[in-house]
Amino acid sequence: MADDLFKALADPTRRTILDELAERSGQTLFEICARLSMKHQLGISRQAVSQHLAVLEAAGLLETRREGRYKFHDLNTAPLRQIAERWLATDTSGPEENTP
Amino acid sequence: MADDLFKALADPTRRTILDELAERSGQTLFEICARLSMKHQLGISRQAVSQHLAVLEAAGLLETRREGRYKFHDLNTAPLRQIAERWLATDTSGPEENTP
DNA sequence: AGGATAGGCAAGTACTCACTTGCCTATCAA
DNA sequence: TTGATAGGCAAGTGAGTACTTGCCTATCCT
Repeated sequence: MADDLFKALADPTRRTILDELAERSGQTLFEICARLSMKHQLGISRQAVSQHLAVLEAAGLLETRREGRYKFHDLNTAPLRQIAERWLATDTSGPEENTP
Repeated sequence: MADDLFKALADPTRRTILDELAERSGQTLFEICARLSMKHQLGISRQAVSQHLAVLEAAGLLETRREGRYKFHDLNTAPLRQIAERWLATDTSGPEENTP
């Protein structure tokens, strides 16, 4: 669950893809490939990007919609909100306190 | 830079360590080992935990202070705040927009 | 001093994962 | 229908990494 989210964010290429989708949501695979190559000098194959997109979608950071032969990728930032909260306000429960 | 942070968070054991330190900051290596073994049934060696702590410290999520033969580990949640912000409010700068 | 406790260093192993290569399917334009 | 475009599936490779094992140093207690 959360494991997919953190592992998706662990790769720098995937974070760059999120950057691009944050700037312009709803891009196709080929558009993303072009941007990674142009703006970020990432010499990466189309298949690699496709696999990254699959990981991001499995993490819930991405939603896709198909139209004809195009598949558009939309950013979903909802899963990101719970990340920091996990350790920031952690006075949720006070279990045993054993002083050694 | 941010790479260390995300890679540190990618491992479930390290996230559990952060959970334990959020609940009780300033634990020693052996205390953390005991907690992982007791509360989380993690059959993990002391060296493995030590290496995890080194990764967390390199990511800035941990600060350590030595007192005699004890080394205490304190949680630092500061690096976590910038994570979500990267993609949530990303109207920071509007670069070129090329419609394909 | 001697033993016990707390931690560190370094090499080896096994497994994950990012990426490539090759081929296949589906939609659209001529 | 033919060719071009957009995307998918699957196996193979190489590098990174989580974990172990073995040994070593430093501090405390009696």
